Amino acid sequence: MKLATWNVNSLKVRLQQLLDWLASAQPDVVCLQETKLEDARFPLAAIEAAGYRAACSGQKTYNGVAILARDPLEQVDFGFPHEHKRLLAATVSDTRVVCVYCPNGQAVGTEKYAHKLQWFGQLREWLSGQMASHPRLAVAGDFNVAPEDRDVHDPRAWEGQVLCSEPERAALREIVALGLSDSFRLFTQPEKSFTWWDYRMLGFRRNAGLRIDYILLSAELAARCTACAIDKAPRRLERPSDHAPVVAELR
DNA sequence: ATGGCTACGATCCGTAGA
Repeated sequence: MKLATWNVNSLKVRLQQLLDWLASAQPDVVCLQETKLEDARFPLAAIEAAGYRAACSGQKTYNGVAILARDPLEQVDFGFPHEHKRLLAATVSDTRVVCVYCPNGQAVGTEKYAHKLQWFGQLREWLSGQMASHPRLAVAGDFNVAPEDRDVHDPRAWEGQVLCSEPERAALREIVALGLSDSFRLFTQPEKSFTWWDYRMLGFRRNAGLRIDYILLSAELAARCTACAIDKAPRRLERPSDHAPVVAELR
């Protein structure tokens, strides 16, 4: 199974890029974030025409998540109650797939930052339940945390800043401590591997990025993971998302 | 120089993202 995650930053704007990418990358399951579409406006027909089924949980303007899969999506769950559409889970051919779009947190010390940390606590609690009932669990998405300094283009400049601060990293570690592995780090990777680059300041051209999108795997799935990579090709397109897809292969 | 894009829904600027 080829499992991917991609923050598309508006599915309306990026639909054609997504369809092109599905055709070229041939993933079996794709978790999408920042669809920014109400469910009634989700482009289901185009996605089905591409050979995928879908479950979605969206809202106007902000947030929004979806899971696409070639096989049927069963036991669809929307996670813990929250005003933002940030969580979606489904079982696809015996694998439990959780799609997450974690809060950004704006800046250290703000209300949104406090809410982000609280949200990670809720996510941990909810995921521990998922772990208990689904030994084959994958949590894929935009976590909005760079786990370590090697996931940051300029750790000095970002030290203590939102997305890199120690409380955020600790909250992420608590989730990983449930028994999950960062699939990207199961393999030797190029230095300065990132999944997000600022639209400003020629971020992508300078590779001034962060690795904030990843796929966490339970022990059973980690043992079956044969590869994980960032696909930078869509970030090179005209009018790209600011995030690149991450793809994990599971045997 | 703390900005510099982009998307969105509202107007021709504010909010949000990361």
